[in-house]
Amino acid sequence: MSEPDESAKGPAPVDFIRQIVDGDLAAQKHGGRLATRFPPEPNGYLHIGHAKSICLNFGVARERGGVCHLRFDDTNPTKEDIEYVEAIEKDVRWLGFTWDAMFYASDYFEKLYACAVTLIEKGKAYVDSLSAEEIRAYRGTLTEPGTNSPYRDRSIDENLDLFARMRAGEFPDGAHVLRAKIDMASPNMNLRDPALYRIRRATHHRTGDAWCIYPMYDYAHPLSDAFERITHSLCTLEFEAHRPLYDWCLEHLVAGERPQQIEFARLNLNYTVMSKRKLLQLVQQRYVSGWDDPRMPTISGLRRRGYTPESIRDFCARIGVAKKENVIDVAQLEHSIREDLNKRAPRVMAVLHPLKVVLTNYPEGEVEYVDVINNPEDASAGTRKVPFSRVLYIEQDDFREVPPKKFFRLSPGKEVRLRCAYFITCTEVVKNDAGEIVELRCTYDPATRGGDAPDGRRVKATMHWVSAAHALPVEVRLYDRLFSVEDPEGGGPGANFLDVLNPQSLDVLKGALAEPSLAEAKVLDRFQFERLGYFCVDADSTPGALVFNRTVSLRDTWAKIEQRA
RNA sequence: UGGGGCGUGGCCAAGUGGUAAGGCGCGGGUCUUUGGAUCCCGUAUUCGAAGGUUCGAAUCCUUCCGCCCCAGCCA
Repeated sequence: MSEPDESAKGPAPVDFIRQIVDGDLAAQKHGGRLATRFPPEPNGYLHIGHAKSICLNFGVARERGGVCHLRFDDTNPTKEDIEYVEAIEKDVRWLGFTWDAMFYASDYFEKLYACAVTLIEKGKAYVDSLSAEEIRAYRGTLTEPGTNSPYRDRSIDENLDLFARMRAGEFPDGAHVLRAKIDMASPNMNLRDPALYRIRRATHHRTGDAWCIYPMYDYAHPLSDAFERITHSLCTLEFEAHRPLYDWCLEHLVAGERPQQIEFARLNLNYTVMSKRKLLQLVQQRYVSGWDDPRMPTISGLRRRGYTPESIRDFCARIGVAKKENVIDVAQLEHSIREDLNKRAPRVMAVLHPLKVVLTNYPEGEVEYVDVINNPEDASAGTRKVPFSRVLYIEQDDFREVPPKKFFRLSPGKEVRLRCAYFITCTEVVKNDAGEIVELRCTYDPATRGGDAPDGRRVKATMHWVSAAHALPVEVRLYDRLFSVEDPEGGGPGANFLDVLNPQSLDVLKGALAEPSLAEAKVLDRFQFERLGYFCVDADSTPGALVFNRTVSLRDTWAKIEQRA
C-alpha cells in the first residue's frame, strides 16, 4: 500500500475490528493473509460516511500488511452509472488510498450464474413463479411464519430448465425469480427463501444487454468476497441479520477458506443528511448545484469547501469504530479541518465591515509596503508585502466610541497596533448628519514600523487593516438562508468560517458567487459573515477563499422539503 | 407479541473481575503582532435499572427498561 504514513499522530486506535483481525492473523486463520475490500454500489457519490469505511478497510490492510480491493457492487443496473464509478475512484484516490486491485461484481456474472446452477443441482435453489406481491404475502410477518411457495418443490431438472430460459430472455421481467431454498418459517426474515436472481431488462453500465437476469446483493456479495479471497468483509450494522445468509451461500458453494463478515456502526453526522436517496433528490431537484456542492456531505463537496484529505482521515481516526449507533457532532469534523488548516493555510487580512481611518500625520500620496507574516504557525510560509497608506479601512467592530470594560481595541485616545504595520492612536471621530460614525482620524507613530515600539511600550490590541486605495473588494455570498438556519435542538451558529485562506478553495468562492441559490450568511463576529457584504483582501496577497467550517444544516433543509411534500 | 444487535459524562470512545484512558465540546486561567490559535487546569464516587455472586463488579449471573435493524424481485 502506498498511503501516507500518519504514525506521527500517535498509535492508531485498536478498535474491535482490528482486535479481531490481529487475533486471526496471530492464529494464522487465513494462513496469515489479510484482505479487505471497499465495495460501493456506483449509484451515487461517496460521502463522509463512506470515508469512515474507506479509512477502515484500507487502513486496516495497510497497517497490518494486508491488501484492500476496490469493488463496485454493480448488481442493479437500474440505479447505477459510469459517472458514479469514475467519481468514486477519484474520491478514494483523493482521500489518499490506493487499491491493490479493482473489481466489479459484474466481472463475476458468469461465475455467479454457474454457482446458481450448482445450487439448483444441490436442491438448494428453485425457480419461483409467484408474483412479487404473492411472494410478499407468502413470506409471513415478523411474528408469523411464512408458507412454502407452490413452486418450491419443482424438480431439479425443471428448475435448471427454467433458470436457463430466464437467462435466455424467454420470460418477461418479474415472471420468475430464483430463490434459495432455506426455511420459510425461519425467525430471521432473510432466511425465508430469499431471492437470488431476478429478471431485469435494463442496460448495465458495463455488461450492456448481455444479461437480463441479475444477482441479488445477498448472493453476489459473499461469493464476490470469496472469489477475491477476502478474509474480512466489513460492512455496516444493518447487514447483521444477513450474515446467516452470507454464511449460507459460502457453506454451499465455497470450499476451504471463507471470508468472514463483520459489522460496524455507520457514521451519522448531525446537521446533515447522509442517505444516498436524500442526497440524490437534493441534486436532482436542484436544491444544490450538484453532488459536489459545498453544502453536501459528499467527499467532493467537502473537497470544494476546502477540506483536506488529511483532515478527513484524521476525523475518521478520531471517531473510532464500534457497534453502537452514533451521531457524531460536526464540531468533531470541524476540529480536524481547523487543526490541519491552522498549520498550513496562509492568512490574509480582511475587513468585512469597513470603517475608514485617515492617518493625519501620514504623508498624502505616499505608499509603503510592509512585510506581513503569511502564517504565524509556519515560519517557512514567509512574508508578503502589503501596501500601507494614509487612508485605511479597519473593521467597524474594532472601534467603539465608548469602550466597554474589557474592550481593548480602538477607541478615542486609545493606541493600538495595526498588524505588522504601525501603532495608531485615535484622535477624532467623524460623524455624518445622522450621527453615524463614518471616519476616524488617527495619528501613527513612525517609530513603530513593523509593529514594535522601540521604547518598549505595549498595546493591548492588534487589528486587521487594508489600504483603502489598494484593497480588493470581494463580494461574498455563501449560504442560502434555507441552509443556514439555527439548529432547532440548541446548536450553535448556522455559519462561520476560519480566518484562513486555502488557495485551492478560490474556486469555491467563485462558484458560490456564481450560484444564484446561495444567499448571504450570518456573522457572529468579525470572523464571521453577518449579511451580504464584502471584505477586502490586501491587494497583493495570494488569492484564496475563506474556509467556512460549519456544516450547513442539510438536515433542516430536508425536513422542510418533506414538510412541503 | 419473532429474530438479530446495542446501552460508559453533552457527542464519540477505551475498558474483558482489582477499584472509570483519551478525543471533541464546555468552563476557567495563561500567552500571543487580532483568536475561536498555543499552553495549563477543571469537567462520570460512577458505567440503562434493580437484585445477586465476590474481599472486590462497568466487567460474572438473574430480571427488567430503553434504543436500532429485518417482512425489496435495493444495496
